[in-house]
Amino acid sequence: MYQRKIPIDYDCGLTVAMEVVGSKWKFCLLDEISKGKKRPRDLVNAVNGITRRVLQNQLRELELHGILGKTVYNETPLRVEYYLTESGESILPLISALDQWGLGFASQLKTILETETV
Amino acid sequence: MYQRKIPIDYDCGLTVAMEVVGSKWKFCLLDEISKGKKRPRDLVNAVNGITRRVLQNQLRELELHGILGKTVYNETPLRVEYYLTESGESILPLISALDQWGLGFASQLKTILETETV
DNA sequence: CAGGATCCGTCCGGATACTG
DNA sequence: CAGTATCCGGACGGATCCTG
Repeated sequence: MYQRKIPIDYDCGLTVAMEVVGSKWKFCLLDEISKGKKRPRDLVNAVNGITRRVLQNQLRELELHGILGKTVYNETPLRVEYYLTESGESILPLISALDQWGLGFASQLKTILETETV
Repeated sequence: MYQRKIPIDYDCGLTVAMEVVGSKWKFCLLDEISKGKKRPRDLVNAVNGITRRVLQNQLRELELHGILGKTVYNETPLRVEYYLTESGESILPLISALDQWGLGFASQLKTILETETV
């Protein structure tokens, strides 16, 4: 499994938070799953640009960290659904806030990037 | 410069937010700089584990995105100070919230990781 | 369909050296 | 001290195949 070079500083909330959700995809995934249980296939379709492999990794980490839970239905074809744990639910306000902030910042970012890139 | 495989969806706040602060280090850096103008050297010392090269990259991106500004003093040795722009200031509440959440989650994460890894 | 394993190219990041 | 450029090894991620 992934081996950290540096032990986590549990006294630094930001460090802890980054360890758990510090990735480009995780906020988006949690946002999607917050709308209702989701199958991996759904998530690949819903999240713009993520691949199955990366999705798998992100889901595994989120599950390991106790943010997500999953239900496995013994059907064929196999069906698996991911849902937010209590800890997962507790991040939702942050995601919502981040989303709001992003919307407010969008126009400024757009201007900057379009100007700079030429 | 960095070339995105997929164009940014400016209508998705989360995507925008992740584009700007979606990195393991940026929240920590902004948190530090929020305490007062900081020189690169200070930041390397303050942020646990970051190297000069990576710091340089992160600072450049944050500056490009209009989150940070810098002042260059014409002295020798050269002195440069980074500070938060208005946009940068507007993220502070989110960082604070994330920090709080992380502190609350720390004990749980600690338990999980210590149990799992063996 | 979910998810793990493998192969393999790419990119990231550490080390180092150089400039202003 | 700040910042850029170069070299280079290792980690990450895409493609693919296989199993339950």
